[in-house]
Amino acid sequence: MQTSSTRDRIVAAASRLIRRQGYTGTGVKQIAKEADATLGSVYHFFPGGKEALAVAALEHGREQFAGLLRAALDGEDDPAAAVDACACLLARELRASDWTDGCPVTAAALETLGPGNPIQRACADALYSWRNLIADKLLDCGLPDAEARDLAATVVHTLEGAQATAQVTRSEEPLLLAGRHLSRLVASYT
Amino acid sequence: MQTSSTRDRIVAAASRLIRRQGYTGTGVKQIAKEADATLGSVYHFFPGGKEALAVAALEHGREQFAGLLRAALDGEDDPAAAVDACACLLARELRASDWTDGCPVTAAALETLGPGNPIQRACADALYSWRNLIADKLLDCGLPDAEARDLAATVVHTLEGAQATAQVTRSEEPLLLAGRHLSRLVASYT
DNA sequence: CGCCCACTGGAACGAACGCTCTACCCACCT
DNA sequence: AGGTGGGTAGAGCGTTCGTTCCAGTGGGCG
Repeated sequence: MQTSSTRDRIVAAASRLIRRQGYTGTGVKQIAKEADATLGSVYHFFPGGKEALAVAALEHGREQFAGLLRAALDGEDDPAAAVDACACLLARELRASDWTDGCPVTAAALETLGPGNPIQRACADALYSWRNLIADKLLDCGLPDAEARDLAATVVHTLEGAQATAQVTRSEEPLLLAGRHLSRLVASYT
Repeated sequence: MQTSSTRDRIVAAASRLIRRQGYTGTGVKQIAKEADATLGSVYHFFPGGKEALAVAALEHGREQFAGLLRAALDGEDDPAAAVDACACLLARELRASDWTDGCPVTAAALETLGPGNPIQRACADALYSWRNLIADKLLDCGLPDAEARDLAATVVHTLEGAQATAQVTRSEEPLLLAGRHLSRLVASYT
């Protein structure tokens, strides 16, 4: 039955649960059960305990989300259209998951604040890499260097916030609006 | 010593702690200690338990945050400047609290998803009331009705996302950028 | 005065938490 | 055949969780 390694299943399950319930809201035993693994396996692969597992799970989420963004960006040539495509894709995915699978790091980020926290650092890494993904696309489309990086940051922030609101209100509207407005904003710089 | 009622102190403490640590990350005993109250008092005022207390705390946070937005909006006549003022004020408050006091509902919202959840509903109420606050200001400034409401939604989402990123990266930059871009977006509709 | 009742204080409950520990299985070595 | 070690399995540690319960306490009213 199991096609992937135990370690991979544990990380994937942790990522899925943390995204939906946050860090403190997710128990190690629950992760083990969801991954069809046992507690012994979890602590064998992650001697660092829950925190180390969470960091690995957040890195997993970062790459998964980056893949989604890349897919949306690659389909468009115009920068404004590319940004809108991201919003539309996120809206579709969110609805498909019954509004449960939002940003894989936000929930964990806000409840583990504090300087030097490894979990917070993993979340910051993820946000930074997504911003670079958008920035590279804008640069490829010919936007000025200085503005592309700033714009990319705001694009990520807006998608983040709109996605959270979409989850809470169980509606695609926030993300679709964000796409429209962001694409207008980007177009105003071309 | 105590200048306010026990109930008020409990709600304020709950709001403060939930904002920083999320819902599951905050214990009832911790709330009682922070409020200089006892467990008996907490369950006396909130027979509904932790969940009912959280709903009251989120409503408290909603009003507090609304006051902040009103203060920023009232100081400006131009809609674009008003939106930027919100971002700047949030950045200042966030830095003053050492990046701990962000949005009072986001952290709780994302870890309590699920249809019919009272906590999620309280969060949705808060987002909706903030959106209306912004929308009223934009309408007062003469923006067309249809666009004002949509714009207000995106303003709230972007501030929300930028604030979260600012907390995680411990930097004002995300909020200041958001202010600049939002104000440009609003100006493009006048 | 005696009664009442909103409120306080904290002990105690079962459940769940993160984590440790030992026993065990089995594919692979010499 | 006998050993080796990565991986599995789960009982159980001490702690904390949300909640319940009850014995006070003190100001207002008859």
